[in-house]
Parts: sequence; structure tokens; C-alpha cells
Amino acid sequence: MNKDIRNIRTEFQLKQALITLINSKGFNNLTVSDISRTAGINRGTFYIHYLDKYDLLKKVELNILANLRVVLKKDYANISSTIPQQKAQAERLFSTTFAYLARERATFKALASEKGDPSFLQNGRMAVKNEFHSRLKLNNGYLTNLIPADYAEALICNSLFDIFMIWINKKDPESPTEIARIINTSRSLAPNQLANFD
Amino acid sequence: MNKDIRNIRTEFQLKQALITLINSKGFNNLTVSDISRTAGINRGTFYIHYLDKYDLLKKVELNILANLRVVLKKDYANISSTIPQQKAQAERLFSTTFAYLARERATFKALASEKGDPSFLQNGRMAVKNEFHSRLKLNNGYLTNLIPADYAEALICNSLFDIFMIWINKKDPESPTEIARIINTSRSLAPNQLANFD
DNA sequence: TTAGAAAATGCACATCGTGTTGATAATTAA
DNA sequence: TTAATTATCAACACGATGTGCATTTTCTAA
Repeated sequence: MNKDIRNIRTEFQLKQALITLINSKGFNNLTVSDISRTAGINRGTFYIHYLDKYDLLKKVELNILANLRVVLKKDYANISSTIPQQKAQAERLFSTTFAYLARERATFKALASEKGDPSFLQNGRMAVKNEFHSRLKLNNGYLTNLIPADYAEALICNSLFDIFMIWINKKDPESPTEIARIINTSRSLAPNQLANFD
Repeated sequence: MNKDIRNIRTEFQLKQALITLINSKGFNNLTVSDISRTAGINRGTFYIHYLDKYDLLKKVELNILANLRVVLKKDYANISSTIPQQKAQAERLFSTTFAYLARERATFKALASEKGDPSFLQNGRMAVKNEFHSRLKLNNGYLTNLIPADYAEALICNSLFDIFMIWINKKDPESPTEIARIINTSRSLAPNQLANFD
């Protein structure tokens, strides 16, 4: 499949048009007519490749996330034993992750923006949560008992995601190694410490 | 304005229909025809009260947020001087806030859900951020210098919001006083502490 | 209680985006 | 060059939209 050059070119143009239109008028407000017009592709041709605008969006997302998984697979080795080793390993993983995010920055930014796809963010949060479960063996025994487990888990995972959201939206984003260091530092800082409120 | 009983009844039914339909098919997929049919109101009548479904949504949101502000106004007194006093004051404020959120739980939950309005959540995060700025005089001098200020600020504010999100979606939610205690406790816990990862 | 005001109804209309179809033209791979 | 693939174009029915207007129902105030 996708042997023909025309196929590849058409789908690339449709994807580019989608990203452009998400940034200008937002996904909710754009139509298939908009996409095909912006891409310079006949509207009938759009329906040869995709069912509707949601189908196109889904395939763009699946594609970019599949590539992310390929990148991460390289670091899916065995987990270190000591905590300092694990922290160093995590920092390398963050660096690798953000290197890929930087490469696909425009697409991630559009999808994650307010005009983009809310479920993309939702899925991202879920992915981070699952990653934590599998990697750090996060279960009740590993969680604090000072607050209920569901709140603890949400705070642990979402704080990671919050940093991504700031990074993807800022003008001059930090380099992958910088942001990896920031993340690792933030893991030891409580909100009251961040605010010098003690 | 709105003296007539019919006005109030109609707008109430339209609002109820909106919440119902958000929960069933999601805001993006519901139509004005759906709303008026569910409400048992003529479609033409809908347009007498609202411009479109977005207008109805906006007015429901503005109304519920205005009422929240009324509730919070009562606690807008002077800020205590010592940090322990400020923490106790904050806990009372959280308790008051969640008492109102509990009262309007169904509406908040629908709007905040994945099928609801993403911008409602976005505005909520902004509101929390602004509240922090004005109340805790959050400026660069008050923030840690261990990580960049924009990340610190996001982590401080969003962790509050994350707790709200868990609370609004769980089956047997904690009482206002309980959740206020949980929040206050969480302010002193870093992610690595929450995960017993030290 | 009743007259007049206000609100809701029912229907028609033009508009727009949708998804599909079938005929035609252009491009590719062999 | 040829056969297959792909893109184009025009046309179609459908459904939701927003508006207008005449009619009916309901409420309010005197």
C-alpha cells in the first residue's frame, strides 16, 4: 500500500492542511471543504483517503505516537537497581523523549493546543500514567499513605505532563537535556517548596 | 427582565437538556434540534433565548462561575500574617469552595468531562492561577530558583486543579472538609515523596 | 375576571457542509 | 506504450442551521 507517489503527496498535503487549519480556526470549526481547499486537493479525493476529518485527525495522531514509541523502545532496557541509578536512567529517558517531541514540535503543539484535540491530551495523560505503572511498579505499597492513593497517583503523573505543556507552548524552549534536568529536579519539590511557602 | 415564569422554565429546561446531552453524546456532537427535542421546547423558541448551542453553553458556564465567585467573596477578607495562619485560612477557603462544587456537582462534572467543554477546564486553570497571584502574591521573589519560574508556577497551580479533577470524577467523593485537608497535606509533598521514591 | 402583553408554537425557506456516485482526465509502474 | 491506479469534476439527497411570520397558548396586571 501507499506505493504510488501521488498517494503519499496527497496525504501529506492533507495532513499539513489539517495542522494549518487547526492553528488558524481550530479543529472543531474546520470542515472537510476547508481541508481540501487548503491542501489544493479535490474534496472528493479527501473521501478516497479518509472517512471524515476525525478519521484524518486520528491517523495523524496514531502515526506520531507510533513513532514516539519506536524512539522509546530503544531505552526499554532493564531497569537499574539503585534509586540514584534509576533517577539517572529516567533523566536519559526524558532527554530522548523530548528530543523526539522537539523534532515533531509543530504537530504536537497544534494537537495539544486549545484549538486542537482535547482527547489527544487526555490520551497523553493516560499514557504517562501507564508508563509509570509499568516502569516504576507504582502500586499501593509504593505510594504515600498521607493522602488517598488516587490523588497521589494523579499528582505524580500530571506534574510530568504539566511540564510538557509549558515546554510545548513556550517561545524558546529548553533543550532536551535541559528539560530533562528540570523534570528530575522538580520531582523532589513540593508545591510549598516551589513557592517558598514554608 | 426574566420576570415571566415561562422564561425561567424554558431556560431551565434547555439547560437541563444541555447537561443531559453532554453526558450522553458529548457537546461537539449535539445539535440545537437535539436540545430542543430533549427539553420539549420548540426549536424556534431556542433561538429566541440563545444564538446557538455555544451561546447556551457560555451562559450556563458564566452563571455557575458567577455563583462560585459569590460564595468565595465571603472569604475574601484580609490575609493572615503568619504562615500557619495562612495555611489554616487556605484550608477553610478550600472547604468553602468544595461545598459549592458539591452542590453543583452534576453540572461541573458534565462540563469538565471529556465530552464537555475543554475551554471550561482551561479557564478554570487560569482562574486558579490568577487566584494564586492575587492571594499569595506569587512573583519571582516568592518562587524557587531551582527550576524556571514558568514551570514552578504551573506545577504549583495545576496540582490544585488535578485534585479537583479526581474529586469531581470519583464515585464517593470526599466531604469538603476532608478534601480541604487532603489538599493542604498535598502542598508539602513532592512527587518523589508521594511515590516513596527517595 | 378579563384584556393585553408576552412567550411559545408550527411551518416554510434559503444556505451550507456532508457523504456518495459515476464519468472523465492525469499520472504512475510495468 | 499500456494497463492500472489515482485525482478531478459535477451532481445529488440529506440533515442541521438560522430566520421570518402567522397563529396559538400562557401569563400578568389592572
